[in-house]
Amino acid sequence: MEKFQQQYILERQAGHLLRRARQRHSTIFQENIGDPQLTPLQFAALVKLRDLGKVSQNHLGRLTAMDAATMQGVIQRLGVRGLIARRPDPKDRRRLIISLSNEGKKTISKLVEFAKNITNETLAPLSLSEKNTFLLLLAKVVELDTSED
Amino acid sequence: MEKFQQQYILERQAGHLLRRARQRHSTIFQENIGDPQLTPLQFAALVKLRDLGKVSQNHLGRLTAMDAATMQGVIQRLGVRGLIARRPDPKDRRRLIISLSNEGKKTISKLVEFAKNITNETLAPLSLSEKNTFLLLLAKVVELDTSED
DNA sequence: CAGAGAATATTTGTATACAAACAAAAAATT
DNA sequence: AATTTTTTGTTTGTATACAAATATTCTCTG
Repeated sequence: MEKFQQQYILERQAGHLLRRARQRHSTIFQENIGDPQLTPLQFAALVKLRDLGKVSQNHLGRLTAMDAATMQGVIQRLGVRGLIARRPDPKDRRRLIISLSNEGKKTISKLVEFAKNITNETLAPLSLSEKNTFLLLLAKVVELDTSED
Repeated sequence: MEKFQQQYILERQAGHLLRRARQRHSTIFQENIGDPQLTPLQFAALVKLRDLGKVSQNHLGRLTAMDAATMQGVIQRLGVRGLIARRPDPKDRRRLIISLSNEGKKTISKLVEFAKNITNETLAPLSLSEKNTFLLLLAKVVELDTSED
């Protein structure tokens, strides 16, 4: 009497599927964002800066789910492109306060319009109600991170 | 009479959520796979080699959704660790045939047992039926790639 | 207030990710 | 058969991703 051996199929694993879904999104993002230089992470940082005005670099990293080292690179490249301004915080000399430059403001308000369709395109294989379900479950998968650990 | 301005909320975008979900998976993978050196991509390559025996490097890349340059690096590192063997294909001298070494076979059959729980852990915030729905929709999002373009 | 501990930003090193350019070899076309 | 096209693998360059180590500054505790 043998036990059924549970098989391991790569194509059914969450990690593999999430990776492929992100590849799909990445391609669609690049095709639709309207600025070939701008990456998803750089765009995310600009969006958050638009929403909040001024934020410290590390804090911006937490808001966009980037660790300090990754954030450093993203801010560096956005700075080179002149889309953001960086100034030391007088009240806390460890901190670097990041904000949008005027060009950054113009850029993000223009690109957000292109960005609005990208989620929809990424999920195009799904029906409208499936898209909603999917986004809900996806949010649930990542949202509970704070309550654990 | 103004039109309602559709807002853009980073936390509701598929790309951002997919990225965070993959971070979550990555952490859980690393904690559970039982081999601190082995990455998700390296593991995926080993699984496919276990399933198929011998495959050319590029073909393995297609099966695991890695482009040629990424595959090259992964194979390189698996080779250094002695988990795979590489030999030129006599019938097609462009091709490099990849297969598991004996140690690779031992490694993958041991690690697969640890891997079986990782998808479940990654989706732990979801109920059982939600997990099934989520995996189904996620597969649907990426599966249709072949029919488009 | 002094010392311990925590937070901020930077740097280094390794591993994806992928575009682009390349050389070699095979396949398709004329 | 000769030319063109495609496929395979490598290399280079840029951009995430993140662990780990470091310097500076702030906060907390005794």
